[in-house]
Amino acid sequence: MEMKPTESELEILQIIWEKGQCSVREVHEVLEKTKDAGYTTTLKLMQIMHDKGLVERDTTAKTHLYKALITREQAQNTALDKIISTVFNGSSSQLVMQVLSNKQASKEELDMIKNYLDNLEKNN
Amino acid sequence: MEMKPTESELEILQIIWEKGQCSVREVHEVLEKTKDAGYTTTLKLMQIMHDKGLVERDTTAKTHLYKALITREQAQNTALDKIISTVFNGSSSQLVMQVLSNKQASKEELDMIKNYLDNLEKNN
DNA sequence: TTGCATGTACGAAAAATATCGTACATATTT
DNA sequence: AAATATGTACGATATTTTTCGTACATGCAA
Repeated sequence: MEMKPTESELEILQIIWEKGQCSVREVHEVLEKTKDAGYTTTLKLMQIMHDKGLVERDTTAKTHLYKALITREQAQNTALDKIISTVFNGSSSQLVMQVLSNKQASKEELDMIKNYLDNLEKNN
Repeated sequence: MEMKPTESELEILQIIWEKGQCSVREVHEVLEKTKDAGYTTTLKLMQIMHDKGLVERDTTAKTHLYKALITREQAQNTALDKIISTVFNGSSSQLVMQVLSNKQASKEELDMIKNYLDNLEKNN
């Protein structure tokens, strides 16, 4: 199947990834802070995600508990592929430089990235 | 106003950015290769983009010519902001490393990036 | 000048997403 | 036990995005 999450579904997945497992209410409480939609909206969205196979749930207790069925890494790669092809014209290194120049990283982060690069080259 | 382009609008912008300026037919011919939709669909989409202020057009000739009103860089940053917040949990350096590890860059690209990093640090 | 080919305009339908109301079940409090 | 709080189910509606059909204008070739 392998369906790609919509924008709202990603917001929800984000929260589930964070907590590992959670109820609709927990998700909704986080969502509420930044978004203005009712509880049943979140519920319905999560039910749809279940139908699509994006999450699984434990229904033994009254309050169902949801877990993600796709990893954050998978979603990251899907999202990256999309923007690399739609706005970066296929160039991933272009993307990297754009991020580095615009999303000011701290010195520590830059060093971490440099280390990372060195290791990459060593192993090739 | 500052409206953000939809998915289809981005596909079109991509083509316009590439050519600098173009007619609906030109856009449609490129689009057709990867997508299955009629000419009037592309036309309508470009008219909507015009209404939204994403493009401007020269209507002096019979065949109108379209130009982008937002730059590729703007769209890149909007797209980056979105995925950094929805799937990378706010961490841009995480994104960079993910790209570096998964979207295999050539040695030349890696060097280019390293240089870039060095310059960044020098100027800070 | 008739008849294509190539254009635009634009309303309306279709499809995809998101939101909500209401019904109903089960805990928990008073 | 009755009232209240909390939960799921799910159809209906709203909104957004995409697609298409049809009308109509104009350039160009036969």
